[in-house]
Amino acid sequence: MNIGQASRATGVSTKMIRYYESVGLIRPADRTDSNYRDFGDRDINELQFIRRARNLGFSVGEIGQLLALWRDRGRPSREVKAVAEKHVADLDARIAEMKSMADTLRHLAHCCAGDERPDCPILSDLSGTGTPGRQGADTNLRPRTTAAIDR
Amino acid sequence: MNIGQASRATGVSTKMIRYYESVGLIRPADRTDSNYRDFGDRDINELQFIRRARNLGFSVGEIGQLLALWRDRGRPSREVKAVAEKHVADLDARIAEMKSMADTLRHLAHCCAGDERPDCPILSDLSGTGTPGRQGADTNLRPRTTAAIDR
DNA sequence: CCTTGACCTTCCCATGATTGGAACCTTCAT
DNA sequence: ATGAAGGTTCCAATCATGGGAAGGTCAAGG
Repeated sequence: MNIGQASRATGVSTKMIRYYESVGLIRPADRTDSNYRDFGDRDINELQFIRRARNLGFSVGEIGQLLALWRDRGRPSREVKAVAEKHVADLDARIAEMKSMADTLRHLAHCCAGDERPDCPILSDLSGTGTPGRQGADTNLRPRTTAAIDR
Repeated sequence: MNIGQASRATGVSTKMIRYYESVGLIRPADRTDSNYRDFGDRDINELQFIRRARNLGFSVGEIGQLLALWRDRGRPSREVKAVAEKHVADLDARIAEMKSMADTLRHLAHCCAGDERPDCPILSDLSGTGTPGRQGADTNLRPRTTAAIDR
């Protein structure tokens, strides 16, 4: 199986397959005489594993840990669970941050007439001149870097 | 006010102030004879505006739009509201993606004994061998790039 | 046999927001 | 005058991903 076939079989782009190899997430694929990468069933399984883990938002580093545990037939499930729970906590924290931002903004937008007049509580809030009793945008919440979405 | 004072006054790092200038978000600051940047009240206000907008998760591009509207005393609040509502929709979409990931993973972790035994529904799911009736990790959801949190 | 098109290879570049550091200059207080 | 603190520019790295160039390989068909 060359890289294009492996890509189609796993839903991982050829670019990313090469990248995962370059960062050591998967071991270097075999090569044909003409220097084409040659993937076996085992590689395909690992790429599918990677894709599923990415779909759950795991970083490449975390996937490295998960792959190592997967390959280790004697791993304690405790370790896998720890990785998963830490990631869940990360996700929950980011969700909470973004929810707080969305709620604040929803409130401001709700208070904004949204017509031809220039008065705007959203801009007032951002400029610090708006109704100071409100929650305002002056929290130190910001979203956090994560990954990208499937095409 | 030099850049360090401006940074302390606004909570925007000196690095980011220079960056915002370089990308045209703020206009180039005045310079002293010794080539130090010199910020006035107006610059300070804009930097605070930017920080608040970042805290609400707006991208630099969106902040550019918001700043332009802010400077335009005759803008229709409709336009501001549109920018805000689009951003809320973006946030909500990302929240939904991440919530789906977290819920899936929470379920898997809940089903995982988390002890010394190697059997693990999390790895089973990732490897595609797990109880196929389940929601599984085979959705095409992934988080999306956003910004970072305040220091 | 040779061409064509589809595929592979490596290498470099760009993204977005942010931080870190090097090399060098300025200001201020001792 | 000397040193610390802080300014300046420029370059690099992060993370996961895609785009593209330049060149090698392969299979089908004329």
